[in-house]
Formats: sequence, C-alpha cells, structure tokens
Amino acid sequence: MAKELAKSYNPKEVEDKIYDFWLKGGYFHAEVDRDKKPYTIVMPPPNITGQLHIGHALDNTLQDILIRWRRMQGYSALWLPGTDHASIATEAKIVEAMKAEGLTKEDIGREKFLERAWDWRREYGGRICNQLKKLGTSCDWERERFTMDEGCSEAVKEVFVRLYEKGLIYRGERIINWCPHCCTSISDAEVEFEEQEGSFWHLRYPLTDGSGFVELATTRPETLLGDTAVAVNPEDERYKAIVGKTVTLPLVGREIPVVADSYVDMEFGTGVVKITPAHDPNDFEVGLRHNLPIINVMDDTAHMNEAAGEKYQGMDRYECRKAIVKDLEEGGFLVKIEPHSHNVGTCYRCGTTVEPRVSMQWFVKMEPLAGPAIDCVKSGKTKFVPERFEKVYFHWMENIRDWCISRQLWWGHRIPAYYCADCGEMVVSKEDVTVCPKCGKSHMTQDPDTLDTWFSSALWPFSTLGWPEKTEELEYFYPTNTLVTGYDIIFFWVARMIFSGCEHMNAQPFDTVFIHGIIRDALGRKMSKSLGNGVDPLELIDKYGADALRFFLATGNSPGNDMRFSEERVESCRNFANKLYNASRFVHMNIDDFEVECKLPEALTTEDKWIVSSVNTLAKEITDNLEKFELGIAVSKVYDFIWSCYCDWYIELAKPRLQAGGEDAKNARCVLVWVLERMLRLLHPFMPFITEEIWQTLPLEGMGETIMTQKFPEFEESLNFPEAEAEMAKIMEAITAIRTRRNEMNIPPSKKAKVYIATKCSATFEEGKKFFEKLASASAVEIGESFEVEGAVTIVTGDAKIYIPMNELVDKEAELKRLNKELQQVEKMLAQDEGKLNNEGFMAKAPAQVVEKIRMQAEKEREKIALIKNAIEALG
RNA sequence: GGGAGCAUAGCUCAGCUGGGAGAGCAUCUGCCUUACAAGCAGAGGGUCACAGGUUCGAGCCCUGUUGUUCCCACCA
Repeated sequence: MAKELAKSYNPKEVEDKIYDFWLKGGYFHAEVDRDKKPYTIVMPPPNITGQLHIGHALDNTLQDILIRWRRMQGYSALWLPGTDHASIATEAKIVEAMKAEGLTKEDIGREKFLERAWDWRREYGGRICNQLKKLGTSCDWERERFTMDEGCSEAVKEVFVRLYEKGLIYRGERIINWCPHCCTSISDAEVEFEEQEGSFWHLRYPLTDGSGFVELATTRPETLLGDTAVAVNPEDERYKAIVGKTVTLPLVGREIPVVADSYVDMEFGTGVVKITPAHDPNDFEVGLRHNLPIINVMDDTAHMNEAAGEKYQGMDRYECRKAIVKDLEEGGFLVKIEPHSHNVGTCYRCGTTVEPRVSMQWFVKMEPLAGPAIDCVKSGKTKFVPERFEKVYFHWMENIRDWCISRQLWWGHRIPAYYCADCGEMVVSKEDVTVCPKCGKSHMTQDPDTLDTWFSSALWPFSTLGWPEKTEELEYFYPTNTLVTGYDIIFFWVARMIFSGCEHMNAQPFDTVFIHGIIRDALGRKMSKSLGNGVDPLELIDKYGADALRFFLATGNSPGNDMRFSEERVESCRNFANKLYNASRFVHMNIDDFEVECKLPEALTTEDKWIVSSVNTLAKEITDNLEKFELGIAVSKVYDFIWSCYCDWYIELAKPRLQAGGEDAKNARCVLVWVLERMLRLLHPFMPFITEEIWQTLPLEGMGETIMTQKFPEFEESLNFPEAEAEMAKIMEAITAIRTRRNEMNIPPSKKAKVYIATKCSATFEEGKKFFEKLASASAVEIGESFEVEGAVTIVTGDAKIYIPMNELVDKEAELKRLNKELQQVEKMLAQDEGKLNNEGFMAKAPAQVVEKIRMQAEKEREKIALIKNAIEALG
C-alpha cells in the first residue's frame, strides 16, 4: 500500500492471506463472556454433498455482515457453523458411486455401506466449508458441528425417547408418500406438486345383482386392482338406491360395497368414486370410516405385486395402466377417455411421481407441538423479517398434519426402537437394548429405519450448543438471535426448529428469522442444474474478489425478495473496491513521508467539519438500518459516502491544501486518515478483506492488530457540525453550477476563467475560494456584494450570483433564453410552495417541520428569482 | 379453490413510519485535472401498471381491474 503499488486492487493477492491471519488470530472464536452480551447465529448447515452455490453465498454473506457488525459492537458474537448429513442426497451419491463398481447396497450390507458413507463424508464433507472460507465467513470453526456427530446424535436420541414417552411419537400403519426411486417414505413437505396433463378414464362397474352399472371416473385406472369399495355422496338422490349394494370389480371379479360418504363431491364427474385405500390418501380415510380392507398392489419400486394378480404382477405402474385400460376396453367397461390436467405429487429430491402407500412408519404427533410454536410467533418472541412470512408460517402450522419421520435409508440417525423377535415387545431407548425386558430373551433387533434428515436439523440451535447437557454455552448463547435463511425452507426447517425449541428448551430458538429470496439468472429463471444457468460463486470470487461478490449480494437486495444475477453489477462492485483502494493509495502518497496520527486536529476547517460530521451521521444511519435488517440500504449508503463524499469531494478539496503545505496540510492529512479509518470500519462487515488490508497499513499505533475487533462507529455529538454541512453545501452547489454551465458551453477545463461571486455569505465563500480554482477551473476568484461584469455568463445559485467573463464565447441570445427558462422553473416551484403556504388545510394539519421547510424553500426561491431577474436585466 | 409478492428511467432494481422520484449498467457530451479510464466533470431519459377512494398532501394507505411470479390445498 504505497505509491509504487499497482494501480488496481488485486483481491487474489490479499484474500487468502488475510483469512489465514484472521484464523491464526482466533478472531472468529466466541467465548462465554459475562462482561459482554451474547449475539448468536447458527448457520443453516449445508449438505455434505453440496458445492457452494450462489444461494449459499447470499445466505452466508448476510450472516457474516450481521455477525461482524455485532462483534464490532462489542457483543460476544458466535456464528456457529456446521454441515448436515443429508440422508437421502448422500445415500444417493454413495449408491451411485457403488453402481460404477457394479455393487448395490444389499451386496455389501449395512455396515460396509456406512463405512463408505463415513469415508465419503471425511473426504468431501469439508469441501463446502473450505469454499465458505473463500467468501470470508467469520464463523467459529472451532465449534463446527455435524448433524451426525456424537453430540447431535445424542440430542436426536434424547428427543426421540422424550417425545415417544410423552406419546408424541408413535408408530403406525398409515398412508404415506412413497418415492419408488429413492425407495423410502417422505414427508408431506417433501412432496412437490406439479400440474400434469393426464386422462380421465370413465369406467362402468356392474352391480352384482345384475340391475345395471355405476359409472365413475379415475385418473389412475391401475389402482382398480386395489379397489375395495365404490363411494357416493349420501345426499345424492341419483344413487340412494344403490347404497348398500355391491358391485363386481371389473377384471378382478371381487365383490365390493357401495358406500355413502360425504367426501364425494356430487358435482364432480359422475358423483361416484372408486375407493383404493392403499393408494390414495382420501380413499384411505374413507376406508377407515367404512372399515374397508386395504389391498396394497405395488411393491417398493412401484411395480405390481402378487396382490395385483398374476397377469399384472411385475409390471411397472404405468405399464400396468396401459394393460388395464386395454383390458377394460376389451371387456366393455371403458365408457370414454377425457383429457384431464391434475396435480401430481413428485419427490423433491428426484422428481419421481410419488406413490401414496400404506405402510408401517414412525410419526410425530404435531398438534400438541404446533400450539406453542404458533404462540411463540404470535407473542413476538420470534419475529419474521419481512413480517408477511408469519402468515405463511401460521397457515402451515395451523393446518399441520403428523410428520412422518422414518426413512427406509441407512445413512442417518437410526431409530432407537428395538423389537423382540420372540415376544414382539418393542422398546424405545437411548441405550442399545439386547435383552427383552418382557420375556428376557436376547433376540432384540433394532428398527432398520433412519430418521428424516430434518429431524436432526430441527434441533440444530440447541444440539450444537451441547444439549441435552446443561452446558455454559447453551445457557449463554441460547436463545440465538438471528436465523438467516431463504423462504424456501420455512416449512422444512424454520417451523420445525421453532416447535422443537419450544418443546425441548421451553424457549424460542431465535428472536428473528431474517428471510431472503433466491437468486435467479439474468432472465429471471430459477438457477438449476438442468438448465445449466447457475453461476459459480467461486469463479466470481476468482474473477472479481470475494468482497465484490459480497457487496453485490448485499446491495439492491431487500428482505424476502428474489434478485436477479447480473455480472455487470458484480463488476461495478469490484470497481468500487478498486476506488477505495485508490483513495487509500492517495492518502498514503500524502502521509508516508510525514508523521501522521489517526486523530482529529484541534483546528478543523469547514470542509473538515463537513466530512467529519457526515461520516458521523452516516454511522448512526447505518446502525439504524442494520438494526432493521435493511442491509441493502445500509450498504448503499456506505458506498455513496465513500465514493461521492470522500473521494469526489473531500479528497479533491484536500488537494490544494496538501499542495500548499504547512500546518493546514498537516491537518488535512490527519483528517484524511481519520475519516478513512472510520469509513473502513463502517464498510468492514460488507467488504472484510479490503478493509482489513487497508486498515493495517494506516498509522494506527496502539489500536490493535485487526479491524475485525475495532469498535463499530457510533454517532458522537462532539462530531456533529450541522452549520459546516450547510456552508459546504453552498460552496458545492456553486462549484457544481459552474461546472454545469461550462460543460453546457463545451469549455474544456484547460481553459480557465476568472470567477466573480456576488453573495451575502461572503465569509463562507471567502473560505471556499481556494476550491474554485481546482474544482471549477477558475483562474482567479473575486468575492463581493455585487459586480458589474461585461460579457459574462451568469450563474445563479441559492446563495450567489456568479459571473464568468467569456466574451468571445458568450451568446447573449442563448444566455437570455437559458436564464428565462430557469426563471420559469423556479417560479413554478415557488408557485407550488406558495400554494401550500396559502392552503389553510396544509397550514393547520401539516407538521411544523414540514411547514418550516416549505417556508424556507419558498424564501430561497424568491431570492433566486430576484437574482435571475437581475441577471436578465444586466444582459438586456 | 385459498393466500402472497411483484409492476418505478432503455435494462436490473432501491425507495425507511405518507411531506419535492434515486442507484448501477446502458446512451450522449467534454476531459489522460500528478489516487483511480475499473476513472473524472456533466447531460438526456419516469402519467411510479390502470381506475376509483382516504388525506392539506399518495410511488407509499384503502378498494377494484389487468399483467406476472410464487406458495398452499385430499376434487377422484
């Protein structure tokens, strides 16, 4: 960071080095510290199968901004990282890898399979963490956890046993969603519905007594093989006579009853529904009400089983559908086929159409858990940002159904239930059970199933802090403060953490759920593997630097809303980093040969006070914004300040002073450094690398070794100079007005001209005189009450009338035209303001501040009008 | 069938509890002004989707309409 350095900032040279420095310094580590307030974020654990994608980058950038900010504010800020075992996804990967060797799970057995899975986890599980480090995430790696590590597994068992003993976990034969590809049950939340074009087959089932037929329609004719009834609405006059009779199931010949059930919609179709309790959730309910037999006609892979009959056994469900339709047609049972679009449930992991299926599974009874979880949010113990997501949450919680938690997988937490092969006794226990407590025989086998991945993630906010042990950490850091996540996993995860926290900790797991959207591609489409439209954050980091990527992710991103990816914007963020780097280079050029302290001098000029006051106010605003989770607003304010105030104005204002040398130059140097240092701290949560890099080069004796642990700037009354801000505004307005006029007239900066400033604020302009040469191409500046200047361009600002003599360039006609146009504009504004001031309603009801503001505005406008008129007269 | 979001400059989006419409990119003009051409100084460009309403005052609040995206839901 000195003169001889490259003109552009090169993030590659600094980022890894700085990250190592932070790690070695242990700055990410948070301890229980009774002198500090805790601030805790638990990281949504990425899957061990995962690669860092742009969504992770967003999620973790937001978390890192919050945690760095709070850490700088003096909290004991814990950001707890970890990974998720991701049972289905990981198991699929292992199975796939084995396939290449020609092996299946069953070939090698459970034990060997798990060995492979752990090997895989050891090899790849850390990959995503290393990728997160590239992003600059300041999480406490010493506390990194894994959902299947010893502690988390202990928590899982504890929860399972507790809920079981409370009667909130039960085992039962229910209809569940079955994925024939993953070969496991999945929960309701894991089913994604998609609209599909299908057919509506109208069939007729003959009445057994030979008195005719009933016509009904189905979208799934193959399930006919499992039909155990036909249902009509009890109110339906058309069918009252046949209720209680039986029909003979076509192709099968089974005699099944006609039942009356209000579930049937008389208006829809023919008003008759075939009932297949084993393969449809509604039919299952009907079956329960009418005591119907359940005939499961498919196996694990959705092929027809022996119950489907010899002819169809072994067929895949769609193959069977074709065969059935053909047979029905041949048998004269098919009335017609209508096109029909309907919602089909698919597995969110693999996209396979889910097969509803009756099987023995474990469930969490949700209703007793949902109540406290609803109260938790209703009472405000947990708040959603933005608030509208609370509605989504309530709706889901209020309509929740029992949660199927068992999975027919091997990779995961094995269900702690044991069965006696002799007497059939079941024992649920945290410890392995080898001897049956009932019959005393040692023929106990553990339930082969594992738990839904989300069962363990639901415990994440407290299992990672040591629960069920009563650790110091748990007591200090729980409830956590902020959970940052996308709206897409509110149901999977957020809701389940809330009821788990309420149930097991008797306290909300976090105070705030900060929800963000997803990042779409440049065309607004979801990023997906199949479209190949994803962007790789690591490539972006490589190309533009982590700071630039983070800045992009934080900017223009408002809570809960999706954002589109734009490489141009990442580039502009990179440019901002470079701008800051160059500003620092400038500062260094001016301080390296001098003794400069990062301390404000005694004597501050107006422009010094202006920049100091501005950065001081900025600190307050940023803090307010961050407290309200308005990260995007906060970050753009820092951007504007650094670029527009510090670089475009203050540095330029400082140049003449620096060149002049002497005491004033020394003061300017100090202010440059002081403001730069403060702005670096404000920017640090957003752009951690470059701010650290620059900060370390500044003359900051005794301030510590890292910016990370410096205090986040706070508003200080002693640094507030509103008068200086007002005075600078006058000077800046005059300079800008001159520039604009010169630009309009196409006068190059090299062509200097004398500037006459007629003003009542001569003291202000007298002090600002020196700036006009540098910033407004003035050859000389004269300030007075009034001037008579021949052949001059006249520029009117709120506080001054400025003349620039440019005989040969002045076009009197054009000048007059322009001044008249300006006059009109100002008169129009004045008319508006006077309208308000003459409006009784406005005067009576508008707040005093607003009235005062308008009054001042009108006053200014009147003055300006007088000045412009005056100038027009002078020209004419 | 319910519910929600979005609609603001050519493009992508900000806009806090209502008090004179902003940024980035793009376009145009002029500048290598000794930190930065990844830059500097300027300019142009908006009936804030439409129609009503509340209010002294509406991009913002209310109602409706249109378009669009998404979530939830057991119509076979």
